[in-house]
Amino acid sequence: MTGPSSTCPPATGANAGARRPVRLDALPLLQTLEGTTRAAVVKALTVATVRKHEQIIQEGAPARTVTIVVDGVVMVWKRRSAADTQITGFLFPGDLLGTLVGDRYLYSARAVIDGRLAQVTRAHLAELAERHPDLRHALYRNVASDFALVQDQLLILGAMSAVERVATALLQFERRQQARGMGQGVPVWLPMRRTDLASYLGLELPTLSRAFSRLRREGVIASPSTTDVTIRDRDALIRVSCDA
Amino acid sequence: MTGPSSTCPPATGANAGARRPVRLDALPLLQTLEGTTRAAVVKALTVATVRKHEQIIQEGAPARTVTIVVDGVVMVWKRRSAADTQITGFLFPGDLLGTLVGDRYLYSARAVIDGRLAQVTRAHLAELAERHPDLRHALYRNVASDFALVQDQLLILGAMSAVERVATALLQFERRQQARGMGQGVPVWLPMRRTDLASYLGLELPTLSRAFSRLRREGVIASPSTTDVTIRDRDALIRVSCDA
DNA sequence: CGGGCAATTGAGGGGCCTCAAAGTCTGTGG
DNA sequence: CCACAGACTTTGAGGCCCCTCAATTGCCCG
Repeated sequence: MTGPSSTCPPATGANAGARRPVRLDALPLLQTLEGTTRAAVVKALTVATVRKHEQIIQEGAPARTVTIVVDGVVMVWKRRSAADTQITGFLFPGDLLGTLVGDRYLYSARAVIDGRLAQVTRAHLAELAERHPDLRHALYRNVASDFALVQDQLLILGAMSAVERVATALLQFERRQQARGMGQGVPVWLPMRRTDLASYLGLELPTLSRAFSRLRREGVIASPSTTDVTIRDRDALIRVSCDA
Repeated sequence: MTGPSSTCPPATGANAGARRPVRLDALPLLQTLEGTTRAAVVKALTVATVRKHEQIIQEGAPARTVTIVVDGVVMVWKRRSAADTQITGFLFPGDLLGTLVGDRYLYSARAVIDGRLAQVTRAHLAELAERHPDLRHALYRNVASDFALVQDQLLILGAMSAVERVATALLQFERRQQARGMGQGVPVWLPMRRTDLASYLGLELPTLSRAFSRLRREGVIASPSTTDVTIRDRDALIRVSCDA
């Protein structure tokens, strides 16, 4: 048990997450920093609240700020053509949005649920990174781990069947959830709409729904609600996610 | 074509490209560096020759060196399961292989054709980056551009049809080719095997072949040889690559 | 309690994969 | 220089999975 009021399932209230006081120095990105560095970064950060579905950044706009998700969930997407987009990722508390290089954002982002963001201008962060080696190492590590995540997504989109994609995604979300300090028995939290999850997995919504139904029918998972999935048989889920 | 083998010392590999003298200071990565920085990096680099199909790095092995492709082409892949892999990228002269963080390689790599690599130990490069701000900026930019490339790949694998994937890939390879200084009329060079290109695009080999045939039949492209593709109607190719 | 949105389920069609064979290219040895 | 072997690519036929369109159900909120 990590405690009664954890960071994850805040009862879908209107501004549930925004009630707790902000603890910026607890952000994972800042954990490896020295005290003085961390203090300087925390001082530079500005907290903003975002409402469900509110757009945060726009693909192609000048990239001026770097954002850290404090509360809530953010989804990221790219344009493919005029009226066709691809969800490329979901960000959870502690994840970074934006980069230090490139003059324009390469993707759009919006809040999946109400939440809070910690923001800093890119110029300011770059200046801090210049002065604090530990900060730039942390930022570099972050980029590298994002890179690894996207590469894993290639494995999903490249040649997996629908159920394999869903199984793999469930395990991925569970792992990231546990990395944020959630216990093993906690259901996997999927606050995004099925449509967006489908796009993320390169599937159509009915196909995604059928894959969920099948896993449920076979007793591998259970769904207490639309946004929560309990893993009943992790071995089976792993087996399903691997045999192509 | 037996060109006069110029004054080139070892010529270990039996490759045409390996005969030209190495010009490390002409590498794109080093172009933005100051003179002293560039000299230090060049001094740290060791040139190695690789033969066609020779493996360069192994997924999961300790990551000790960073590699720059000087001549030739390198392909990168990840394991999905026991006997199933996904090609995640192709590297051309000037591209970087490996990263400064993480203790193990996240992917495997092998040479598509004979070529030459410039290598440096990660520790050495990190030390140089620590001393030279312009170098670490260049490295950071490189990681970011790799990241952008992988994200674009998500658009291809996410929800494109076979011909759309092929058209998009052709335009991508042409763009990267031009970024390396090739003229606009030069055919797109595809030295990799069709099987690997198919995996890269998330297709099976027969499907890829059919897509090529269709574009050829419609006069959009032409194939002087298996490894060369001439774009006869770029507007049509762009049109095909976009309308999902 | 009713309206509207989201998720699930059903039926049908098309695109890609699978298995298989013919065609083409490359490198090698006579 | 040519013939041959091997690998790679192209093309063909059939089946399965996913997409598309559509209707139903479930859920949230007014």
